[in-house]
Amino acid sequence: MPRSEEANQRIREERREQILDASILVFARKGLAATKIADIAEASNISQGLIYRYFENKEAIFAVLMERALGSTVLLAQMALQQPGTPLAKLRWLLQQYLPGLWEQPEYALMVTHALTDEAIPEKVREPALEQARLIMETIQQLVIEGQVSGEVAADDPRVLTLMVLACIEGLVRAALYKSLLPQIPGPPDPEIILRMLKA
Amino acid sequence: MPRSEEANQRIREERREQILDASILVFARKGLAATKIADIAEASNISQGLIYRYFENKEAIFAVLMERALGSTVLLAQMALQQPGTPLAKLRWLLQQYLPGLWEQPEYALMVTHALTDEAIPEKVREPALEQARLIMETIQQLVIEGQVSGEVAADDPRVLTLMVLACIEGLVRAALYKSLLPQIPGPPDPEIILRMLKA
Amino acid sequence: MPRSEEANQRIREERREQILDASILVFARKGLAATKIADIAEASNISQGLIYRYFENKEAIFAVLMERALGSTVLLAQMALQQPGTPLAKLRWLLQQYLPGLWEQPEYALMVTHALTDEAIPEKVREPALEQARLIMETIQQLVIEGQVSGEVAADDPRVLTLMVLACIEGLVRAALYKSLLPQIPGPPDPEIILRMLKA
Amino acid sequence: MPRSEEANQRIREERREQILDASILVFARKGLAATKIADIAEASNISQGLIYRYFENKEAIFAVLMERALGSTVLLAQMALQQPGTPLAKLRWLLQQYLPGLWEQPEYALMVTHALTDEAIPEKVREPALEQARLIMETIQQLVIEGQVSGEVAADDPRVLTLMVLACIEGLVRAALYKSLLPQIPGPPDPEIILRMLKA
DNA sequence: TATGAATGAGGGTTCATTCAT
DNA sequence: TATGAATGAACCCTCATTCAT
Repeated sequence: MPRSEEANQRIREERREQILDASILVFARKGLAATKIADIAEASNISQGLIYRYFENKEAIFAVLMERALGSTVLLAQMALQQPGTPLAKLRWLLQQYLPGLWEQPEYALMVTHALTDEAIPEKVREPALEQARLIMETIQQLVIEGQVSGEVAADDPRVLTLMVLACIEGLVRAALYKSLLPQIPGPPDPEIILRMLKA
Repeated sequence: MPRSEEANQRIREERREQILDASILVFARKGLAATKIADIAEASNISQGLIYRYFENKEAIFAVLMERALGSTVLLAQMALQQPGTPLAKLRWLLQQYLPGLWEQPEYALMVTHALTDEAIPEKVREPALEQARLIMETIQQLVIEGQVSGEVAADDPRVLTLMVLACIEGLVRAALYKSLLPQIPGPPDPEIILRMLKA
Repeated sequence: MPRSEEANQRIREERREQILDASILVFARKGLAATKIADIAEASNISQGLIYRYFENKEAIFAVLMERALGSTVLLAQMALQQPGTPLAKLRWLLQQYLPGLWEQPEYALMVTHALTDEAIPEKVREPALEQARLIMETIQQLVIEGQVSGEVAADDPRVLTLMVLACIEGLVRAALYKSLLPQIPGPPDPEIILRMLKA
Repeated sequence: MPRSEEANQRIREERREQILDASILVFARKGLAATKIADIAEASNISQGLIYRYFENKEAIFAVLMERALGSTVLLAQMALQQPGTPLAKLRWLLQQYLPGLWEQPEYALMVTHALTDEAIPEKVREPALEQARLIMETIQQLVIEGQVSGEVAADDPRVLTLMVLACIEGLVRAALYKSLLPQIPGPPDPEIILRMLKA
C-alpha cells in the first residue's frame, strides 16, 4: 500500500531541510567549489543520488541558501530607517537586531561575504548578494550622513565611516566562525563599541 | 649553444615571480579550489606544463604566497611592541604600517583570511595562518590590556575589544577588494577611526 | 477484505499488457538504451516500482516484445511455402499477409531491425532476431530460385534479388514509422510493385 | 624544446580523424545512447580525457559525423537533376553514384537512418537529417512524376513508387551492415533491379 | 497491489599532473 | 627552458533497481 500523499509531502519537506541544513555548514567551511556533493550527502545522512531529487545541482542548493541569507537582511535595513530617534539610535537598533544572529549562526552571513568576493560563484547567485550589500551600505551611509548633519557623528568622510562599520560587521562574521577555535570568546559584541567609531 | 648558468638562473627567478604574481590575483578572486592551473597559466602567460618546473603542485604555489603574506605581518607585530609611547600609540603605529598595504594590495591578506576559515585548505598551509592570527591577536590584546591599565582604553572586555579591532581589519580587506566594484571609495581609512572604538 | 484470486489475476494481466503496449511505442522511438524505465512508467500510467513486479528488468520487457515480434513472422514464412500456385504467387501471398501489418503497426518490426544491427542489445535477445532474419531470407531465396527455374523470375544473382526484397521490406518499416512526419503518404504499397523487381 | 606549431597542427588533425573514424563504427553499431565515451576512447586508442580536447561532448562527435554524412548526398541529388537523358536515366545515375558508397561504407548512412527515427537524438542533429530525407524524396518523386508523364514509369501512385525506392535504399544500408554476418553476399546491387519497380 | 522515496553503480566530463618533443 | 598533447583519477549527475509503507 502506498504512502499517503501527506506523508510523502512531509518526508519531502524534511529531506529538503535536512539537505539545506547540512549544506550551509559545509559551504560555510569549504566554499562552493571545494564542497563535494559527497560531503553534503554525508553531512545530511542521505545518498548522493537523492540530493538530485530535491535540487537540480550543487549551485541550486547554494542559491537557495543565499536567498535565505539575503531575505531578512534587506528587510531589516528598511525597518531601521523607520525606527524612532536619532540617526545613531537607528543605527544602534540595526546592529542590535543584526549582530546576535550573526554571532549565533554566522554561516549564512559568511556565504554572503564569500559571494561578494568569489568570482567562481555563478553570476546569477552573486548578483543579488552584491545588490544587497549595496543596499545595506546605502542605508548605513544615509544614517551616517544624517548623523553628521545633526552633529551626532564625527565629521570624517562619510564613505569611510560607512565602510568601517561594514568592515566591522563583515569581520565579525569570520570571528564568529572561529569562535570555537579561539579561546573563550564571549557573546556578540555590544553595538556601542562599533558606534564609538562614529561618535563626534 | 647553452645559455649561461646565470642567465638561466635569472630566467628561473623571473618565471617564478611571474607565476606567483599572477597566482595571487587569481587565488584572491576565486579561492584555492576554484582556481585551475589553466587559470594561473593563462594569467602568467606561461604554459601549464612549465608551472610544474617551478612548483610541485597547485598547493605549493598557494603555500609560498601564504608564507609571504604571513612573513611581514608577524615582524610588524613584534616591532609594534617596541615602539615608543603609550599602548594606544603603539597600536596606532601598527595600524599605520598595516592598513595602507592592505588597502593597496589586499590580495595577500585576503588569502590569509580565506585560510582561516576555509577547511578545504590543506592543514599544512592553514596552520601557520592560524598561528599568525593568534599571534597578532595576542599582540593587540596585550596592548589593549596595557591601555586599560593606563586608563587610555575603555573598560570593556578586552577580548571583545581585541576582536573588534581584528574584525575591522579583516573586514577592510574585503572592502578593499571590491573597492573597484563600489563607487568612489577613497583611500585607506585613518587608523584613528578604528582606535576610537577603544577610547575610554 | 482481500481481492478474489481471479480478480487479482485479471489485474495482473491487464497491467502487464499496459506496460507492454506502452513500451513498444517508447522502444520503437528511442531504442533500448535511450529508453528510461521512467519513460515506460509514464507512458503506461504506472509507477516505476510496479514495473518490477511484472518484469525483472528493462531488458526483460524488451525480450518479451521481441518474442512477440518474431512469433508470427516465422509462422508466416512457413505457410507461404505451402500456398498453392507458382513461386511468385507464394511470395505475393507472403507480402500480402505481411505488409499491411507492417504498415499499421511498424513498431514491432522496427524493434527487430534494430536488434539486427544494434550491438548494444543483449546477445540473448538479439540472437533469435538474427535467426529469424536468416530464416525469412532463406524462404524468400528459395522461392526466388524456384521462380528462376520456372522462368518467372529474372536471371540475376538470386542472393541479390533476395536481398532487394528484404531491403524493401526493411526500408518500408522505417517509412511507415515516419508516415506521420511526411505528408499524405497513402496506405501500404501494393506487393506487386516489389515483385516487379523480380520479374523476368 | 616545444613541438613546432605545424607538428601540433598535424597531431591535432590526426587525433580528430582518429576519433571520428572510430566513432562512426561504434555509433553505427550501438547507436548514440548506448555508445559510451569509453567505447570511443578504446576504439580510437586514446584516453577518455583527450576526447574532450577535440570535441565538446559525445553529441558533438555525433553531430560532426552527421554533417559529413549529409553533405555529399544533397549535392548528389542536385546533380542528378542536371544529368542528360530521360528521368529514369537520371535516377539510374543517382543510384549508380549512391549505392556503391552505401555498400562499402554503410555506417554513415546508417547514422542518418537512425537519426530519422530515433527521438533520443537531439533535435539539433536530427532536424538536418529529416530535412535531407525530405529533399532526396522530393528529388526522386520529381523524377518519378516526370517519368510517368513521359510514359517511362508505371502509372502507380507516384508517392508510393517514391517510397519504395527510398525504402529499398534504406533497407540496403542495413543489409550492407550485416553483409559480414550473412554468408557470401556479393557486391552492391545493380541499380537496374530497383528501377524495375518503376518500369511501365 | 501500488507508490514513490531511497540507493548506488556507472557514465560523462573536468582538470591536475606527466610526458614527448 | 618551454610547450601543449596526453593521461587518469575524481567528481557531478543519471537512472536502473530496491525498499518502506
